[in-house]
Amino acid sequence: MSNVQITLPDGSVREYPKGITALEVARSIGPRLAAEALVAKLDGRLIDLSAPIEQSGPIQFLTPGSAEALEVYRHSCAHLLAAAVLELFPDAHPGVGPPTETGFYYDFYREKPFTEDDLRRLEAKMAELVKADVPNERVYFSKEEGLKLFAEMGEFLKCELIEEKAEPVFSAYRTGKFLDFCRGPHIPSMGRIKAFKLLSVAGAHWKGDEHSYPLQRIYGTAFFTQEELDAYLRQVEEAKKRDHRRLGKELDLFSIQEDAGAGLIFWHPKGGIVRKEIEDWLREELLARGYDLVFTPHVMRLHLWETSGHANWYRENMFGAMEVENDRYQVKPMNCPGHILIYKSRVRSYRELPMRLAELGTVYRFERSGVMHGLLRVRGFTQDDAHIFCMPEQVESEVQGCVEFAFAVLKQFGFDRYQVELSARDPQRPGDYSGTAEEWERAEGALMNTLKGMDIPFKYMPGEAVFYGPKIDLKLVDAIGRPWQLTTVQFDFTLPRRFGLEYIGPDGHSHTPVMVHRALLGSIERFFGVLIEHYAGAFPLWLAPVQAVVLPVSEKHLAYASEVADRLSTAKVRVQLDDRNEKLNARIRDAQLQKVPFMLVVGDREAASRSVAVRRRDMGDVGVRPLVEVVDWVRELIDKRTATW
RNA sequence: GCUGGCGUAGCUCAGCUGGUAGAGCAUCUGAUUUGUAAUCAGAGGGUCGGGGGUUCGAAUCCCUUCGCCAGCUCCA
Repeated sequence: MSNVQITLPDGSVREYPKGITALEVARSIGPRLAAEALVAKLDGRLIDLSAPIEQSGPIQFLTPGSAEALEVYRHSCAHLLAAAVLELFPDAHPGVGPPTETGFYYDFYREKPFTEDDLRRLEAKMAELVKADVPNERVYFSKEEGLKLFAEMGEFLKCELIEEKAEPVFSAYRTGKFLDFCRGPHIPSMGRIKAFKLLSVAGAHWKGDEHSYPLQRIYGTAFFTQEELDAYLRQVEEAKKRDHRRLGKELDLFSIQEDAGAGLIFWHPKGGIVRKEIEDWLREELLARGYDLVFTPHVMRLHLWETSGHANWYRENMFGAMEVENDRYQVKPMNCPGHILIYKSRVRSYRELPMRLAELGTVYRFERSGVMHGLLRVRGFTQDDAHIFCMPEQVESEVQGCVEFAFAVLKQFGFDRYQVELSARDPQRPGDYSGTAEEWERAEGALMNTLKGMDIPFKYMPGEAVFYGPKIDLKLVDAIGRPWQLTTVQFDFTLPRRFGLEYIGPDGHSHTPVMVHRALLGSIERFFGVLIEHYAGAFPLWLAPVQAVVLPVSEKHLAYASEVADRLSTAKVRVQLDDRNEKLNARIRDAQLQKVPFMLVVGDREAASRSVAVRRRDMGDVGVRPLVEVVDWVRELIDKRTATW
């Protein structure tokens, strides 16, 4: 019998008889490792602990704490769920059940919907299976044999999968009554699962195809310890508290009204102020970075959208055209044609390029009912849009300028983490794109060079490009770690040609310019929603709708309090005087709940010394300071526009 | 659009198997004159999302429509 040479993580090499299982190798290293290991990694490939080792290579044992082990663990937990479902609901047919970033799910076909109550029963059944330490047993079938078996069990979804994906001999895992067509690996037995919870049930479609079987998806999560699970559940709670829809109501920032229609935003005075501050900052930056500000109509003749191609490519997302004097007009879903018309309004020289036309352009897009979500997915929104018309040789530096601008946005609003994606065309489906292969290659190359030149790590996403050109997307990561896609920089060689754009080059001949579409905040609405959640409603001073509230201790101090408020107001501080007939405590509480940065308390002592007692929303009482000093101090802080306070 | 859940006062919610609505907060009025996270009392406020139906009778049952929530799909 031949041997295999196994390299341990410490670099030492041991020899074992061929066919030894990973678990036995672990045992030979130490009983504790064998007890803790969940799965093994041989030569970079994850394998079951029970898997026989047939060839030499480096081995590693993954124990609780490892991210890869957690994925396997959750995948096994999905199987545990399926096993419990088959015990309690024999009429359910399993679909697929993978781990996800935060847990796992399993899809089932079943006539009757699962209820909250069913989830609790399933959890109890799962706990039972964990307690019984039910093993996960790997078995092999030939394709025909397996198909026959799953067909006999009535698992028509599994049969479809096997039909499509199975190798001639495929693996399956058995957990109690549940048998799954599955590549694995899995943890050895369910007794290893320490903490899990079923979270929700929601609809899904078989293979993501909305015309296919409707399935019910049970979501759950699992962690190595109860503490980690509890921490996760707390984090979910925290995210709920930050929900911009809830905070938008509580802080009176915006509303969405059934009377007006879904996906349409009403900015209330307090939200309006935040928006104004954001826009002011943005316009200053745009001008400083060589953009020109333009305004274009909201409704334009439909034929423009035919020229641009939107009427064809984008029809499903456009509001219906309206009939006007024997012509048809279209509410704009995009700003590009408007900016193009400005470019086209006269002959352009290469000396004018790059021409950067920026507009806070409000667009309307028809989103399918059911996809709207607060401020984050709406039917009417304002893009901080710009179109850069330039010569081909200017593209890289323009794209770089956009990316640098995007980083300035991140910094200004206190986001310190981000992810970058480069979306390219899908080489399998050349027909989905407009433009020639050479143009695409050149454009993708330009974007990639720019990112590489700037030393920015990015993810390459083939098949994610839009029809008219490749793009760079920048996702920012908020205060509690969630990514949001806002910034997009898109290359376009289609529209300039469709609209016949030209510029006169140094050679005296006309050439076609290149166009770059870019939005940094994406849409003001979505950005506002992200910002609300990022700051949990506690906007930094420069953005805060109310920056200071003056609180007279009693009616006696009203005169001095209004003087304090006037002084601040004159210094253009957004200040409110809370002279309601309430206890000081109650008014402090209200200001605190409204997340007002400064609470200025004035009573006898302050009136006598012309000072104010300063309370900060984040630090509480910070002591008494002279009024004049406080006015200057607050004003200065506002002007700094710092991202965190 | 699809699957499931939901829609009761400005807000958050209660209202068992059908018998024409209730709490807390908010609002208003009065008392209280307040020193760093909720003073007390009284009052007003709802055609129970809209429309249709079943019934002697509907917030409650059925149909339909609009909207919201979770997810799917989609997201230029």
